[in-house]
Amino acid sequence: MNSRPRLHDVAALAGVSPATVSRALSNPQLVRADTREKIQHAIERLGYLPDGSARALASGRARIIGAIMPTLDNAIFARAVQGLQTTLANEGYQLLLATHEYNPNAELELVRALLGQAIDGLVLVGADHPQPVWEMVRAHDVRLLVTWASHPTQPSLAFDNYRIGQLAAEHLLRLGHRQMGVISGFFRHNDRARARLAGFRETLAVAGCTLPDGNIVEQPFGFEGGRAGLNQLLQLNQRPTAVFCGNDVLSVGCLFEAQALGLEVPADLSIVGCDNLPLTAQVTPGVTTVLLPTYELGQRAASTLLQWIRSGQAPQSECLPVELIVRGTTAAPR
Amino acid sequence: MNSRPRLHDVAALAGVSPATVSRALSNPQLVRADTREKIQHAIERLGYLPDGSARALASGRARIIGAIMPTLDNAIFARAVQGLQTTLANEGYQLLLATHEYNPNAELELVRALLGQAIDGLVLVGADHPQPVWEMVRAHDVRLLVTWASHPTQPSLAFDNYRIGQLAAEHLLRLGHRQMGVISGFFRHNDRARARLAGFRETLAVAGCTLPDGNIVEQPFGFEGGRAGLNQLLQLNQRPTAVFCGNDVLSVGCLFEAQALGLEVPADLSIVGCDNLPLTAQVTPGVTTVLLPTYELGQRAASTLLQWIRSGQAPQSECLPVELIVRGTTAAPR
DNA sequence: CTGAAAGCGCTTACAG
DNA sequence: CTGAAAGCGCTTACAG
Repeated sequence: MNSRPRLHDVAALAGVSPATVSRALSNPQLVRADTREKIQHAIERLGYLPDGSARALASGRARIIGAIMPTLDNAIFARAVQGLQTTLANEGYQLLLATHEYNPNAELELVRALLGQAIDGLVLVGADHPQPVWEMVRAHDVRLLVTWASHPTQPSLAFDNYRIGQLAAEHLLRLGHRQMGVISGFFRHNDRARARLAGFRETLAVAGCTLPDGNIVEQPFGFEGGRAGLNQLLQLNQRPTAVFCGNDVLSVGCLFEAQALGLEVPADLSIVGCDNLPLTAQVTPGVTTVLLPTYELGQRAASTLLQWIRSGQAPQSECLPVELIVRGTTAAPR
Repeated sequence: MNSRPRLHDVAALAGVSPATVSRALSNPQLVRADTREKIQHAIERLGYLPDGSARALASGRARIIGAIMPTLDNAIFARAVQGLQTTLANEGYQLLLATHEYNPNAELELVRALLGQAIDGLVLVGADHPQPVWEMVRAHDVRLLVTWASHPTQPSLAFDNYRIGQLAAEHLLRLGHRQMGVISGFFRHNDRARARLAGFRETLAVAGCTLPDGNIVEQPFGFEGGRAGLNQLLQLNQRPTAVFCGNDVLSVGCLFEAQALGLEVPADLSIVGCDNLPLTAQVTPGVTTVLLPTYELGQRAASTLLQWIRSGQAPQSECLPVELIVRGTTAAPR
């Protein structure tokens, strides 16, 4: 009905040209203070808000960043999204968000869809993506920031996933464990999970402790996955005395199942998780885990992309520090 | 560097006019099949993807829906976002997402920011928003869908929050409880929390059971809030035998604290929550709660908005059913 | 410091 | 069924 006011309405009311209003909005220092004031008045008077698509089309900047996450069901990604969005909003940018639930085809479709929308940058999780993703990104010359894992050539903001496995292994070796198991999400299409396992396994190997394939179980992320994973490990001839879980939803599920089975934690079983979910500090006993600063990763991703956009210079890749948080499961094996 | 191909490049390669390519993309049935095929070829050959902002500007449709949620820290909102985004993506729409962490000024700024981006519709949680929000929405003639709570005039997709409190009260009364407490998030700027309390309190009143103001405590959402809330309630002269928590993060926190204090649940204390977080089924004993179909709400919100956009007809408001899930805390008071 | 004008890349009546 | 042309609402060299 009442169509919203346009730039030229503001210009008319302020008695200046549209060009000047436009400058007052995007490059205020180019406009005399008193002119700016008249314009500001008119803008408030009319409740003017610039049209995003016109702006984007004319300037080549949409002021939108796209992000494709695996899921929001894990609080860890939700936190990263919040860090990303909050930082972007502070700089006048908005976040176009989608999730693919660990389905690479869905991810590919989403990349295509987001590139169809005008975005100034794209955040992806992991370095493990279908080939067409890389091709489209190159062809459309979009600024792509890989997060969570590092990438040899693409700018990335990573956690050292190998180190995560290493920290878990070192901790459990230090406690005297020699029989261990791993419960992980699916390795396929998940470079983070693979790197964590490698770090865990190779650190054990260096200590002369081998981790047989049978001691590694894959489960869907979720409490039930942790529960089912533990039950699988308990079938082994040599029951593990310690379990490393690929994330904290699995580790807490594993803990719940251990308790349901009447196992004493940590006396019968030590559990190490990853992510430092708030829940790991609430359960009894607490779960030892590796803290990933995901909110910070989101913030850094935002500022890195914004600087890339502004400077035109591709940023350096970085790796954020992770930290072992010891809680509860600190006993030696019986 | 290599600027992406444009509509006219496709047209040239296919040997047709830009107008025809445009039609083949947005209104295929207006274009002859063989022409369409030539165009399709050219599109794939060039890897053409329409420019979102140009499309939006020319057509008046951005194919973007904005959503402003309180937070993603609560899985309940994360679920709703996923339902929303997935359904939108299936229809070629994308989601512009922001969160305000229960800060009404932040929310207002975000509404302004999203209206500045071209969006075809806006999803808000609750009916309780700063006045300028309503004014801007009206002035910019944007399709606003209120969710989670109902609104007298604006199209809304609600849960019956009053009924949630009522279900909790009926359940606890049925078990024989007469001394009850409430742990809620802050009531200010949260119509859902107020309605749940009202439903709880008034249902008790009808049964001749009054809930003194002192038995109602406000806490920040989070496990710690649930813990602190229980400790507050335990200070009362008349200790409550049952607690209704405004959501499941509070209810699980309350359960953890009760157990840490050596209270037997449910013998010493019954707990009813709200949301049906997966965690409530994992803890021992399980937490009785009220299931809100939030993923479904997200899906419905998406399809409702899309239909509104397509038909031009404002949709009917609706209320999604909620359901009591009884778990664990089913004992009568000692 | 400000304005007139061209242009961003599409869509969509209007003709034919 | 297809094309030529105008227009969506901004931004930004280019003049002055």
